This record gives sequence, structure tokens and C-alpha cells, in this order.
Amino acid sequence: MPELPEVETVVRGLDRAMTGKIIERVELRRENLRFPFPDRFSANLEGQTVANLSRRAKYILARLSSGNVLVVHLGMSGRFLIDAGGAANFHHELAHKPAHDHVVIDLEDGTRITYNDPRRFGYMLLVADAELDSHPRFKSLGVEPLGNHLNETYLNAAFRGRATNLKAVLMDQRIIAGLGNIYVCEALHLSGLSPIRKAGSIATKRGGPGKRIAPLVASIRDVLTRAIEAGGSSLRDFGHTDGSLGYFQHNFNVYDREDGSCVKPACQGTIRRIVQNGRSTFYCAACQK
DNA sequence: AACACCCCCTGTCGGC
DNA sequence: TGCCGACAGGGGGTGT
Repeated sequence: MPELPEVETVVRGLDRAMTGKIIERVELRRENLRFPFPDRFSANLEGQTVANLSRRAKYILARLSSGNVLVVHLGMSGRFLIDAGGAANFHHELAHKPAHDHVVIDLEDGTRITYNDPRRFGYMLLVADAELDSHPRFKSLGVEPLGNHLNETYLNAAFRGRATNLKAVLMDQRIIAGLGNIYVCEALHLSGLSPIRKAGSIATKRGGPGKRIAPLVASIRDVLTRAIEAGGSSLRDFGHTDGSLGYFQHNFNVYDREDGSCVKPACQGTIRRIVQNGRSTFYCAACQK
């Protein structure tokens, strides 16, 4: 489901509901999601105060008074639903199958937070705050695309000498962490770059960064920023923690628009769908070179 | 190291 | 109508 803008939207919803509150009870309705829950997972959450919510790449981080961090990855179909009333009162617009409610978190103030995940590609970890950066899931993560570490110099160096296509390199979380299939397709279209072009072909070997790098960096930042402002993109699964929907999907230029007309001014192209590394890529061959 | 491929799981949709 | 394959916003693991 979720790429960076969707995860950021979920984090903001969880922050409003959880920060400063005490976790009273955690019910696991199965023993695993993608991975088994850690030993004593519920016991290590219960009684803790939530210090703050944040995001790293596509991970949700909830820092606890114990010094541990609850780490959640939503996979493809993970959702959180928050009910301030405590009783089941889901009135959101997406189908909700209680059979896939795998974790129920009750806060001391009566708020109930339910984690629902039909495909169970999501998972939850509990990691000591001091060990987070060296944790196997985090130590190899690349830069945050909206942070200062993503810049032309960094990307030029990361692309230098690489024969891999731009689509795959931008999807690689070890280089930039947080992009996924939608926003890579959109950023490449915005910057006029072909997804099948070799990454190394827009990098310089020495001196300043290649001239096509700056538009790419700007496009990545632009599309992510606008998507966060729109509350993310709602396709099949993604909803906000209050059940409402994001609306950035209405702003897609290429994603899921096969056979549609290119929206770039003066471009007469048609959006094509191809498969790269087993994932769909949408692009306009007329204006993306 | 870098890259390609298969896998995990459930649901949905389109074609026949 | 039903069945069946393709595909879905994730990425881990393994082979070359």
C-alpha cells in the first residue's frame, strides 16, 4: 500500500491519538504478520507512555517511555484505524474486514487503535532506541528524500557507473528511502527522464553533478510534498486513521494511466505500461528520454 | 557488489 | 455465472 506520503499521513494520525497517552492493553489476534511478533511484545508495550511518533523511510516509529521504539511497517495492505470512542464504530469509506484485524491497542483514555492487514506483508518490531540506527532493517537505509541529504551531489555519486535503470535505482531503499512504485513513476515523468535509462548515464564521473540530476531531485521533492499535502493516495487499501481517504491519486500524471494521454503541455504522447523487475512502470515515451 | 527472480498473502478485476 | 490468471502502493532471500 503505502509509500512515504501515505506513511507520513498515518504517522500524523497516530501522533494525534497516541502521543502522551498510556498504552493500557495490546491484543494480538494471531502470532505473526509477515514475521512472528517479538517475545513478550504485548507485555513490553502495556503500561508504556507514548513519547512521540515519527517516520523513517516507510517505517512508523513510536518512541516509548521505556526507551524502546515500536517499529511498524505497513507492507502493501496495512492500515490503522482509530476510534476515540472505544467501541467499534468504523464509519470509513473503505471496506473493512474484521477478520484481518490482527492487533488491537487500547489506550488508557479509551481510544482503540486497530491494525488491519489483509495480505500480512506488514510487521511490527520492538527495538531499543539506542540500537535503532544499527538495526538490520535500518542500517542500510538511504537518505530521506525530503531531507537535506538528498541533493544533486549525493545522487550523482549514487548513480555514477551504475548500469541499472533509473526506475530500479530510485526504488532501491538503500539509496533513497521512502519512494515506491507510484512516486518513482511520477517523479520520472515530471523530470522528463525515461525509466529505462541507465542511472549512470545522467551522472558525471567528476566535477559537478550531471545537469539532469537537479530536475530529478526537484521532482522527487515536489511530488512527495504535494502528495503529503493531499493526505496521500488512496487506491485500493489506503485510508487515513479516521477512515477518510487521501486524494493525490487524482493528480497522477502516469501511474495507472495506461493508454491515457500525456498531460505535459505540447506532448502528444500516450502513457505506456511496461514491467521492470516484476513491477509495473507507467511512462510517456514521447517526453521521457 | 550488483542484478534478476521468486516468494510471502489475500482480494479484485477482466477475459473467456 | 463461474473459473482462472494477472495484478496490487512492500521488500526479503537467494541465485548468478
